[in-house]
Amino acid sequence: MRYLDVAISQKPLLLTYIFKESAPRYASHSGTIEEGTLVEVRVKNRLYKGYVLKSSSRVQNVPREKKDFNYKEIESITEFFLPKEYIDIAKFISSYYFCSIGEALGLFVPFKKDFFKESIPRYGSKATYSGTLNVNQDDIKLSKRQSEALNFIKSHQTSLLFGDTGSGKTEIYIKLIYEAIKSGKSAIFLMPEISLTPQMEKRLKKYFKDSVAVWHSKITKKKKDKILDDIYSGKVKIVAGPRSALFLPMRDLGLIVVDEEHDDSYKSQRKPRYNARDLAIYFGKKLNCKVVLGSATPSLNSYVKFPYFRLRGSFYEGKKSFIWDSSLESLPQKVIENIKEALENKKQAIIFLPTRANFKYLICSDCGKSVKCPYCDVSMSLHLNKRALVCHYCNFTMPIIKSCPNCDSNNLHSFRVGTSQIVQDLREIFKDARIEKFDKDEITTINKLQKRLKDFAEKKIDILVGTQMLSKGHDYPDVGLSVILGIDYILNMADFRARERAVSLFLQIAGRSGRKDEGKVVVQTLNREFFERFLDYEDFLKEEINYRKGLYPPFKRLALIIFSNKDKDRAKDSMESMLKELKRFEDIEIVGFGEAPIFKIKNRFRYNILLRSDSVKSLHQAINFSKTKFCEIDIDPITII
DNA sequence: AGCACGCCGACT
DNA sequence: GTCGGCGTGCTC
Repeated sequence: MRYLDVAISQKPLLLTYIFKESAPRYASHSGTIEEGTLVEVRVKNRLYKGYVLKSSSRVQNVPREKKDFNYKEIESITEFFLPKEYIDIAKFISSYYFCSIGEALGLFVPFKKDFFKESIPRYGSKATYSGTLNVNQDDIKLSKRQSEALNFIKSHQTSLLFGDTGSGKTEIYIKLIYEAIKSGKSAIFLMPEISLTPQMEKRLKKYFKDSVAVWHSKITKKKKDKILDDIYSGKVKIVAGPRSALFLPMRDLGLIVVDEEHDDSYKSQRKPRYNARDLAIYFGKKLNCKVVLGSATPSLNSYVKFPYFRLRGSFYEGKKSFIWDSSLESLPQKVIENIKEALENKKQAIIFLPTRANFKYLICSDCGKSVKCPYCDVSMSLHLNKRALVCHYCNFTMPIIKSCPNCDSNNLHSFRVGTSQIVQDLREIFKDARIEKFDKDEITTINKLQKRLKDFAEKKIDILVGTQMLSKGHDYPDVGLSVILGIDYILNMADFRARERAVSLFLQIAGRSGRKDEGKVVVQTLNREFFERFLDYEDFLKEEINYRKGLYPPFKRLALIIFSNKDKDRAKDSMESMLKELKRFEDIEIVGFGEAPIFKIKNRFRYNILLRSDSVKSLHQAINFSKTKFCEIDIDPITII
């Protein structure tokens, strides 16, 4: 009889079960259960899946008084498992990001045992892929500079491909994947969002046919099972997708590509709050595979930490003219003039602004208060097409009110224009132009996204107005004008990465225009000198190093402790008691504490503590000894909300 | 995490 | 008197 420590997948439970080798129900089994095996167990009479972490003839780590505990038997043994290296990665995730081992293991899709082998094949054993690879290496043509980049990447375990928009990063990725596959290995291609998968899928399929599969949370169960079958059989050797694709059971992983590595979407904002880009780097070390981070505007973090290769822009880059506008109008005259010119020249335009809806605020001119969500500490956004006020944090919706809820005056005015309003205003001005919206409200499915991008590519749309979604690496073949509005809101956010986010966004959107011939960029900002200095992103990175040194990542490590509770005092008390404990640790610094920037979300009151240290180990130690109730820990936070 | 048990406030 | 709020503890 064996005692098995089983971590329940996706649950904070680690329980002990027994396994009787001789029991008839396991007759088909070899008689032992190896660590890493996925088993089914009963918890309170319900079936759960869990991984065997330890198998022993004696009970482990159980207090004396529990010695006679009536352990349950394992329900069944599955044909799935996680290799030891992956169990170790899960243990790392659980300790690094403060989640249970079960929650960390639950991120992974298990491997399947080989029917023809008796024992679990060790990770790293020679691959037995059967499918043929339908690709001709001659199809992948690289320029001299691209070849140099390729060789640079090949000579480093982890490296950064700092490649401007249109510099041909994707061809390099394809070449790297090709070489990994040729040597019998598999590859993972990460991108920040589901919305980017269709375009990349098309490009990858052109070379790798059905050896490549796209994986994300919106794929149907049936399709997922098919893809997994193909991964298990070795037919699929390349998977592409957002964060979750990192956790697929790829045998003999040879390469991880992290495209658009600067993107905030790589950081999960739910428990476990991992960063898929950082984990990819960790995977690379533990699984001994190559990792390539790619971006036109790399994170300062990666720029400082990894050897990088700079791939300059294509031939047409540089033929860009910038027009600066310091007006505070929602639709500056210079913008209208340039759109007019673009339309006359049959050129397409994209217009970025960081705000959805018609207006972000409804403010009373008499008492000065804005109309707030009853459940959150934020203003209600005005959505005219929905005829409603909507909270962008909890989705609470109410009719548009005519009088101030605070002082009953009828003097309500809207402020801070959003995408819907810009679309409406432009349609008034340019009656014949085809103007569409490109934001979270409009683009709710991948189909709608593909349709809109297709229409834009086929020139059925003249002007596309959108939020951050516009900047995310979609291919717009023939844009002659990029308009950037409201970028100062992003630059002025109280966050150590506000500058990085603003400059990167600015260059990403500016980079969308003029890919075929000369392009114009109109920027509304009161910080012209700031943005103008950083037309080459590397100039920004070099300067930002000085600003962050001794204060912020990557030179210091941060941990954000978020306390949240319906009861204001409970959240506050919990924060205060943890604060008291934390003060005992000399190798960490309490940067700040108190009410969170958004004090109430979904009727829960929020308090924060921000910690800083030279080493992440010190942060871990201090938190482990100080942790109190109602708190969630965010290691390496990317935004301090 | 979920779920049960148990202890204090407002009401059919 | 109960109903239900959520605080605590247990799951093997």
